[in-house]
This record gives sequence, structure tokens and C-alpha cells, in this order.
Amino acid sequence: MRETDFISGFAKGLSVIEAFGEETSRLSISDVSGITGLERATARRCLLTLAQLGYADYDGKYFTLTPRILRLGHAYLSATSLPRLIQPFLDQLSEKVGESASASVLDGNEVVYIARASQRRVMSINLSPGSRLPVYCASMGRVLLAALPEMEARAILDASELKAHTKYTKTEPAQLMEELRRVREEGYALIDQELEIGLCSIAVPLADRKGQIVAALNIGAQAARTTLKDMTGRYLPLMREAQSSIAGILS
Amino acid sequence: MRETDFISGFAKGLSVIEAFGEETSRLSISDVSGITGLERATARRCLLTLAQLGYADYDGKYFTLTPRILRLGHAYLSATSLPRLIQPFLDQLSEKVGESASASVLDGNEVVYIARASQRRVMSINLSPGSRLPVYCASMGRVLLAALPEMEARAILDASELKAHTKYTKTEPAQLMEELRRVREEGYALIDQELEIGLCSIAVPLADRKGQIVAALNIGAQAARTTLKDMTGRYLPLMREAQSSIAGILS
DNA sequence: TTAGTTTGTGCGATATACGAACAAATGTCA
DNA sequence: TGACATTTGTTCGTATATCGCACAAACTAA
Repeated sequence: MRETDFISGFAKGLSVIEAFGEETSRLSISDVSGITGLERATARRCLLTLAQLGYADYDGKYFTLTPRILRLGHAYLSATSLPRLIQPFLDQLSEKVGESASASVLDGNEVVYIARASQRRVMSINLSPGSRLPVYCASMGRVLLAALPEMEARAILDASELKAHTKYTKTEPAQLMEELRRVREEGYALIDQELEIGLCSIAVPLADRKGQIVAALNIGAQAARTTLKDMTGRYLPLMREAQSSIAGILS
Repeated sequence: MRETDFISGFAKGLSVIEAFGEETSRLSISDVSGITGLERATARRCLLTLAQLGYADYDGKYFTLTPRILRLGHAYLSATSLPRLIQPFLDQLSEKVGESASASVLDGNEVVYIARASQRRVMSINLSPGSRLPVYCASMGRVLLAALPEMEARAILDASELKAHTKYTKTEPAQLMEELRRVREEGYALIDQELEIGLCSIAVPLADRKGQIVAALNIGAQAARTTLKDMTGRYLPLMREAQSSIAGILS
């Protein structure tokens, strides 16, 4: 690829969109310039472009994103068949065990939810397709990492800020790599309150016909209501079923 | 705003992202050029830029979007506080009535889901935050249109392709405008199998403290399991409760 | 007011988009 | 199978639009 095959104006614009976040929903031109590192003049041009296209609102001082932005993410969710194909299995699974079931894929050092069937809400966090969790302390993250060559998994862990979300969170790379070996061995990952106190979850990998791991499937439950034994004893067999059914329908 | 305050390369790039959809998840350079109307050379540069940034994969022939694209939509969902604030009420409502509850906002002539608490799946369509429905035949769409000045509502209807999804779908603009007046009067909208056979739904508007309508709230149910009388008799009072609670917490 | 901060503008240097021409791959038909 | 037609991808020179900088203007807060 040649130098000129890269449109820097486009790349800069995308970084401007990503500058908006939970704590930063109303941004001035200078704010965006500060967050993205772009020149103020450039940030301004990107923001005005977004506003002109209807992706952002501008009150003369602050910019906010509009729901039109969701078209971009939705282009992916409706474009890839994975969520559509998996959803019925999540619904079924979630109904059977009375807990939430989700599916996710890997993006960098984060797990991205692509589908979810939620029963009652067990977490303080509100998860929906597009939500992200750090890969090292989520059950689906462990499963997806375990599916990679050790080198790559290690590289992702090294790129992660291994923060202890609770007193149970495993944060030592060596310890995590050891855990990945166990996951690879047993074929499932179990997380006990490593992400949030009171929450445990179990995950298995989802493979296509070629055996390639393309996503992960999990069930999350309240620690108070479910024992770890329940999870491996009652949930895991049902997940195994879903796992093999899904393997059959994925090309 | 000056001519030079618009970055056409950025706008073109965004249109390339939107070119990907349900039926068009794997696109060649020429495909994108055809869909967007961009020059092949320009489409290629946009696609290569997306690939270089990790937003797309390229196998030498076809491009596909990667989950990283979800960051863009998620920038909105996590940036705006509306979904976060509304979610607990949806959960509660959904639990009480045993049916799905959702919230949405208006974007052009479509309704965009921003939050959802789903019980069992009643529709063939799989709805999640970011999903879109045509405004004219969705209960939340009716409510959101009714909140606009008649002129604007009419303009949106005129811009819509008023397609009959079922034999019950109302497609006459005059008939729809009349229905909007009724909705404005009564404060709720009821849809009986206009979008999909077997599905009915009821919606109410959500206002902030200033009385500005900022979103809509609905409950969807299977026609076989629920009578229309149930919806106005049992669901509506509960929705009214949620409506006023939410009005209290929205600035 | 004045200093500090944020936003808007003009301009030269530079990078991008266009259109066309070329190259490569694919499809078609005898 | 081979030769031609068609579609698709890539390259290139040039006209044009964008970038980043420096400066001007508007706003804030003592």
C-alpha cells in the first residue's frame, strides 16, 4: 500500500468520534483537540463536518453526538451474520437457566458484546451489544485469549492495564497465562467476582465448522444465588449443547 | 460556515461505512463504489484507510467490517446519559408485565432503539440498541411524531416510503396524521399488528423536566397472549408510572 | 481594565481527489 | 481451448482542497 492510499482526514474524523465517551459527552472544539491531539483547526473542521452530516449537534459552543452515529456501529451488527445466528441460542439458554447469556468477540485487549439475552440485571454495569470489558478479567475474554497462540495472548495481556477491579481479580501475567492453559485444557473459563463483587460467570468458545474460534458464549449470575458448582454442574452441560449446535450452523 | 470547514474525505469515508449492511456484509471496491457513488479510486482509498485503522478486514478482494466499528456507535450510547438513566425503569417494567420494554429516539424517518429489557423474544426481528424501525408503523414512532409540530411530522411521513408490512398497516398520510392527533390527545399510541403479524405494542412519550419530549417508551407483546384491552388497562397505568418517575430524573 | 483562555480566519505548503489510462482478472462464446 | 469482451483493481499527473501555523477576535474571570 502506498502512502497516498491513506486518507488522514478520514482517520482524524474517526478519532474525533471516539473522543466522545461516558464522561465526555459534551465537548468543545478545544476539548476534542486536547483529547485527540489534533490541531484545533482540524478538530473544528471534523466537528463541523459531523454536524453538517447530522451525526452531531452544535449549540455554538458544545458538540454532542446524535443517534445517527449508531448507523455506523449498526452497519456492523446487521452486516455480520454472527449475532443474528447466535441470538436464538442465547434466548433459549438464558430462559433455561434463568440467567443472562451473552456472546462476544475480541477487539484488541477488549471483549466486545455482539449479542445478549438478559434476564434480570445482575451487574451494576449495563451491558448491550457494543459494550466492552477488559479481556483479562472477563470469562469470555479468558476463553478468547486461550484460543490464541501463547505469544499473541501474552502480547495482549502486556498491552492491557491489569487493574484489580476487586480483591479477587487476577492481575499477574504469569498467573493469567497459567489460567489460560487451564482454560485451554478444560474448554471453559470460570470467573468468580474478579470483575465485580457478587458477579460470577462461565464461558465457552464458539467455533465454526473449520474449528476456528470466532466468538465466546457466557452465562453471568449473581454469586449469592448460584454456587460455582452449579455453574460447572448445571450450566456448563447446557452451554456445551448450545456450543455444538452453533458449531453446526456456522460456516 | 465556510466551504473549507467541510472535510469531504471524512464524509465520504462515513458513507463507505454505511454502505455495509445486512445484505452487503462483504463488499469489493467496485461494490462500494456502486453503492456510494464514489469513484472507484476514492472508494478504494477509504476502504484501505479503514483496513489500516483496524475498522475493516481485507482479504485482497473483499472488505468486511470488524467489531472495532462498534466503538463509534458505542461512543454515542455511553456518551448520552439517557440509556443509562432509563434502563432500570425498563427492567422493572419488563419484569412486572412479563413482556419486553424498550426506549427509543427519533432519527430522520426512523426510530432508533437506545435501550431495551427483553423477556422472551416475540418478534422475528432481533431488536437491540441501535436497531431501527420505520417511524410510521411503530408505536414509539407514532408517539415521537405526535410530539412534533404537524408540519414537521408531515414532512417526515412524506419522506418515508409508506409500505404496508401487514394487511393492518396504515399507509395513508391523512389517516396517519389523524392517528397522530389521537395520540396527542390520549398521550399514548397503540399498534396492532401493523409492523408484524402477531405483534402489538403500546408506547408513551418521555419528557424531561422542561416538558420536552426526548424519547419514547414501549411495551411489545404477542397478540395471541395479550388483548388490546390488557394493554391499555394493565400496561398503560404501569407505563404512566414509569413515565413520571423518569420525568423526575431527566434534567 | 487586563491577563488568560477559547474560538475563528487567512495563507502558503502540502496532501488528496479526480478522471483517464493502464493492468489484471473474470466471464463469454465459438 | 483460445480469443475477445467486460469487469475490476491500480497507477499517475494535475487541479484542487486540506493542513497547520500564526494571528485576530471573542469571551471569562478576576
